[in-house]
Amino acid sequence: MQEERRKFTRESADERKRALINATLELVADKGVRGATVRGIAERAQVTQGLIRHYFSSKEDLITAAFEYHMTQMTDQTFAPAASVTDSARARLRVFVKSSLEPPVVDPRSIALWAGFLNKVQHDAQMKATHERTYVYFRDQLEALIRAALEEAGIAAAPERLYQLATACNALIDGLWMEGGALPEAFAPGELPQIGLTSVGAIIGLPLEP
Amino acid sequence: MQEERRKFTRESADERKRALINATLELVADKGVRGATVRGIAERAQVTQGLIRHYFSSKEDLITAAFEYHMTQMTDQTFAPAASVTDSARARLRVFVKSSLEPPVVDPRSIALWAGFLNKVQHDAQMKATHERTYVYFRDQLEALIRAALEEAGIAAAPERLYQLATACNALIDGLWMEGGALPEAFAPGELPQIGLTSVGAIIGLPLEP
DNA sequence: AAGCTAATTATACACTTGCATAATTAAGCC
DNA sequence: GGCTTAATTATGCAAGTGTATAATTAGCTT
Repeated sequence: MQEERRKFTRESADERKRALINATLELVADKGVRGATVRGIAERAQVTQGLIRHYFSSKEDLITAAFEYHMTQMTDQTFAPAASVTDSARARLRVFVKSSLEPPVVDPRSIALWAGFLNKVQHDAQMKATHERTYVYFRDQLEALIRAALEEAGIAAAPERLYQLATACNALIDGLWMEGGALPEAFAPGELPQIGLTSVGAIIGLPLEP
Repeated sequence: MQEERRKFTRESADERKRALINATLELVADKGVRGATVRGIAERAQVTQGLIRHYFSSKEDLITAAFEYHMTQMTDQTFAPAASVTDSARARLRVFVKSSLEPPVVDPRSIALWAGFLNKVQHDAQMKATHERTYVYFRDQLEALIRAALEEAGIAAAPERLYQLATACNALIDGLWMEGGALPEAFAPGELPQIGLTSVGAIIGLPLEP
């Protein structure tokens, strides 16, 4: 009987918040925001529900924090691969398109999270702002990459045309991302990046394929 | 006191079902499937909640019916405009792309519904089947239009290439649809169809703009 | 006009939800 | 080693959830 088990162990605030946020994201992906109950989240994070209120002032607060975390993570995953490429502007654009259309960016969970959060995004001002900021950032990065690649190839493009090219390529990538995530079995591995590279190349008038 | 008001009026089964389904779609778009409660739906349809059980065996059943109805309606809205065009294959493709990127297809409500239903689609086999069928149908129609337009222009394309072109154009349209619905104020009226036509033309190598 | 039947409402129930508040207890400090 | 305090659990509550069942009643038939 000297086996006196601790009833719980204390963790740092960051550790606990991270665990709660991860549990929240899993549940939002699986059941949506309303299906992610405080009891369910607590269970997945291996704590009791009362603890959530200790770290977050409300469920709303936790959801918002989880959303911000997720968006940051998505952005990082998308931009990290291209940032390390220094060969040429064309190569950088190539890597950017490719990594946007591969796991872990393309993933059923990502789509589920996007869909799960959309309601809140449309109603909550702060989340709406975060969402728009992320979209604009992505689009602008893509525009910069396209501009550099075209300049490098000696192709001139007016700002308005550049804007349209970036919007179109952004939509193409988003569409492939969505379809790859929503219908995973419909595409062979490597198919999405290949179609993406060919099509972005066609849109901007500069072949990207190796 | 001779003003004896009826406490309720009887309606045909079809009328009531339609009202309940419309109320369901409104609520799903606004709050998601879990936010669309039977009480909320009944209120919007101007009936008491018990009536839902009289026409649908469960909430699940009502949700499924609403989803089927919505998908059919979306498909009809998308394909009706192009069906009446007989000028040329190119004109038909042009109208198809254009009408896919205008209201009422492009609409915040459409996106909200798509997002609201996605969870169920990923978990419910029947809804998953409906979703995939709609996607494949859309893609195949687009592929047929592209093939006809290319043939008409005397451009040969292997089946595999045709498949890739259709997948890419489909993704582009879906991406623009998504962005137009999720960020309505980010695009001027007519901007999405214009970008769509230019880009589809670039992808398939056959200009579509008037 | 009376009766019948299905459409509709009314009521109830067990369960879940987010949140608040009180009761424990782990772990650093002297 | 005892004290202290914040982290954590335990308990409770009012409101909302889907569903089942009983009670009404509109509108048709004769």
